[in-house]
Amino acid sequence: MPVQQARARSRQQKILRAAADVISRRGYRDAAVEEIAREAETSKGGVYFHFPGKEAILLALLDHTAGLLRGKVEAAIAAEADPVAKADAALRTLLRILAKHRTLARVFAVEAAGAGPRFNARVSAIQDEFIALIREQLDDAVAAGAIAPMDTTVVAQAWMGALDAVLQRYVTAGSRGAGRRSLDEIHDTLRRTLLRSIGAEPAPRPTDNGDRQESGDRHDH
Amino acid sequence: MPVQQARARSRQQKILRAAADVISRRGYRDAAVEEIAREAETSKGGVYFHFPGKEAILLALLDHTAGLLRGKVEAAIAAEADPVAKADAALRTLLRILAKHRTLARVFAVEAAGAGPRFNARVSAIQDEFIALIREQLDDAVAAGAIAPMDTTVVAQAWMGALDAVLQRYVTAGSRGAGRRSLDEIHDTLRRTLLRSIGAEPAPRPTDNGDRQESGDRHDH
Amino acid sequence: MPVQQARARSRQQKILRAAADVISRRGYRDAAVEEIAREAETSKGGVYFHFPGKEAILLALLDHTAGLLRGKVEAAIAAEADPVAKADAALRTLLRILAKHRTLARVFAVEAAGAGPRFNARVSAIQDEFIALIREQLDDAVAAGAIAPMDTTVVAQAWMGALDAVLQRYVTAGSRGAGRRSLDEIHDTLRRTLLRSIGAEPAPRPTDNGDRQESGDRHDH
Amino acid sequence: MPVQQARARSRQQKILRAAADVISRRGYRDAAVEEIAREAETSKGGVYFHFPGKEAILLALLDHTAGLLRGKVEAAIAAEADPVAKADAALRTLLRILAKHRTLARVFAVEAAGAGPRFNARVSAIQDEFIALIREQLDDAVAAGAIAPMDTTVVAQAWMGALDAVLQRYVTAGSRGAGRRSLDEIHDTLRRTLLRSIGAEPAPRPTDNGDRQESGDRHDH
DNA sequence: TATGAATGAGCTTTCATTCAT
DNA sequence: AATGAATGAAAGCTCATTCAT
Repeated sequence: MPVQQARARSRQQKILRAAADVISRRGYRDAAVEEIAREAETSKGGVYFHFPGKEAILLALLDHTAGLLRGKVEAAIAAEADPVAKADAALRTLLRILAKHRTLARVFAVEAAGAGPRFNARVSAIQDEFIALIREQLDDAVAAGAIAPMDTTVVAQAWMGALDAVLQRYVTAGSRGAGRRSLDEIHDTLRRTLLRSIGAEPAPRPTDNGDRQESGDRHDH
Repeated sequence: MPVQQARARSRQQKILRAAADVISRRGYRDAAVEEIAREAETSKGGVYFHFPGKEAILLALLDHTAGLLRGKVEAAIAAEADPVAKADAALRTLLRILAKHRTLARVFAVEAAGAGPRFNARVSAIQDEFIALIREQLDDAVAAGAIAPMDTTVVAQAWMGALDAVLQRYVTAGSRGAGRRSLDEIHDTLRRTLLRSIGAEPAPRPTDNGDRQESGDRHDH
Repeated sequence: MPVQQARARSRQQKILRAAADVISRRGYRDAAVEEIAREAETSKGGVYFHFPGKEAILLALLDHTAGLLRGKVEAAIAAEADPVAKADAALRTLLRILAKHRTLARVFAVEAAGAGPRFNARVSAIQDEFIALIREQLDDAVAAGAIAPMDTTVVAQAWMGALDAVLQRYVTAGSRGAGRRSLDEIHDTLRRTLLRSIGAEPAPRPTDNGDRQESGDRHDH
Repeated sequence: MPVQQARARSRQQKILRAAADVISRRGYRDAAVEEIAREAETSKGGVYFHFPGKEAILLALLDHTAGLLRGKVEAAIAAEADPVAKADAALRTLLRILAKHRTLARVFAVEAAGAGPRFNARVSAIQDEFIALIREQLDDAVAAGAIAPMDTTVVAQAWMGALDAVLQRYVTAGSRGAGRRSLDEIHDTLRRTLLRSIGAEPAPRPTDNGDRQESGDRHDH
């Protein structure tokens, strides 16, 4: 009965999407399953048919998103040849995708923190994966002699943190006030800063062969 | 009656301290007022006599801590003459104090996030103060010609984020495994990286005129 | 189409059997229709096709089982001529059959109790039938002058209760510990005691013309 | 603060009483904590302040009642000298008290059965205590040569079961119909039957120095 | 000031039942 | 006949907050 299975899968997607919305609006602890259900156009029971519990929803959301994200980042890295350019690409891709899907970014970076130690651990683990990804590029760059030796673990952490902080402020800020920067401006400053931080004189802006809309939200999956 | 007032203040301190402990242990949403009261050696009613509600406790905790921290950072900045050294000093002081008081660091950086939008705003505001502090130093350095012009707002955000991420991992990690670095090593890598990121060739390790115990926790206030 | 009807009946049997198993395992209130369906190798919808609701399953199970049981007890009674022997036979048959089908015994004697007033009434009614069966034998024995006059209603209740209690402990006990008695030993003590209780000096053990395996469970219907 | 403690204790009693009422009315699984709270003139939260959960209420009720009961039965036994009279006294006391407090009897004998395996175990354990009490008297009687040797364990089970069954029917029956017997009549038949079952020719009715009202319910504790 | 019993709104979760497929 | 996704009422439980003592 592929019809039912298809329906089930699409329902799950709908619930995940709804959960992302509600959680980013209310925060995890105030995101009632009832409201998630309403937003997904189903019922509380429906949610519990597809997920064993509230925790599982956020966990699934986390894993789902992280998987997508990692895939894209790895693809972006693979598309570059130069070690430094690879690091640069990882950074650029993270920044762009997270900025594109502000809802997810909030959930990912902010809201999950309040969901208890279990989630902190999971979020940390996921962030660690990305840190590891960055570190590998840095290690390669060191091995290739492109940059000087350094404690790449700490540096990768610092990069990830820098990206996170800048992004969070970009995402949270809304369009308030004068100092509002475009994503491109932010990206530009950030990559210059970070590349310089490892002693790699920032190359001119890479010919960017991707979409660069600052764009909206929705339809994350 | 100043005696009573003094007693009241010390009770409040006790409650704040207890709250910091309980929240860092359980997370904000699972930190029951009951447990905070017990830890502060008073009763639920006692807590509610001194604070109008649970939210107010964390808010007060945040402000109290931020005030202390800002004072120390400003003092450290004032003690340096060179613009780049000032930025360096801000960084160093933050790192050292937060590392010293791991409990507070967790509450500050991690747990508050789950306490709802109100807290996120407050934490952001506080972090913004520190970002502003860093940015001012960077601006001065630019004005003094010590470093090249740049978007100091974004760079300051990046610094703060980098510090946060590195610190959080240091604090969370426990003493697990091989890759464990001392705080000094972390500090060293981080300041090199960040100073290089603004094009300031890192000076040799500053003659450190402060305490540098990696030390324990407790008695934060 | 008698073929379809036969199929339907066998499905119903399968469901009843599954219900007996699940209820004896989980207790009535925790016996989910879902699990009964799974055990009967059908689906929730399937169960609801054959029975109007969960209550109806247990009710049908009760009636079905009681019918079988009553038939056997009546046959055993009919096979004896002497009034006291008839009473003895009723007792012996109940003990043997219930012991043989421990699953049913549990459902019958223990689990049904928690299923609400409706079930208590039904179980009581069924037990009353057996009590009536015993009482009739006692009445006949009194009429035949084999035993002295007595309040046979109360005595029959007492017999049934005694049998229930002894049986329940036999069934529940598992094979734990030293005091474990064989079913034959239990039967022997019980019939001596009960016969003596009506002033009928227990005859020597009847030549037993039936199976007496202590045996297993399953395939009750 | 003995005032508060006294209040707390009386509240607990009130809740236990209310629970007994509601459970005997609705059965365990349909006895909502909400309704118990209402009946005890408090709130759900109030109930949970005094008991850790719904289970705990019934467990406490069971233990509380069993304790009272055992005390009285033991006292009744101690008041008799003759071994057979002791067994008789145990029986008589159980019958009288349980009949007096019909509500408790229902909870004790019937409703607890549906509360899950945990309760079945507890109820069984409690019944076992009373069975042990009866058995001890029987053993003493055997040792004293007052009755012939027998499997006193099984006989005690049978006695308890007989008492249970008779009592349950008495309690459940209400005052329906013609066959309604007084408690005295029931007691008389039962003791005759049981004493005869161990070969002890029933003595004439003991001069009964206690209350024998068939009486009502309430105020059990 | 302090206590802790009490409140009650609100949460997550379960599950008998329904019904489109 | 059968499936299993969907429903929604109802339950147990938590906890910030209040208030009589």
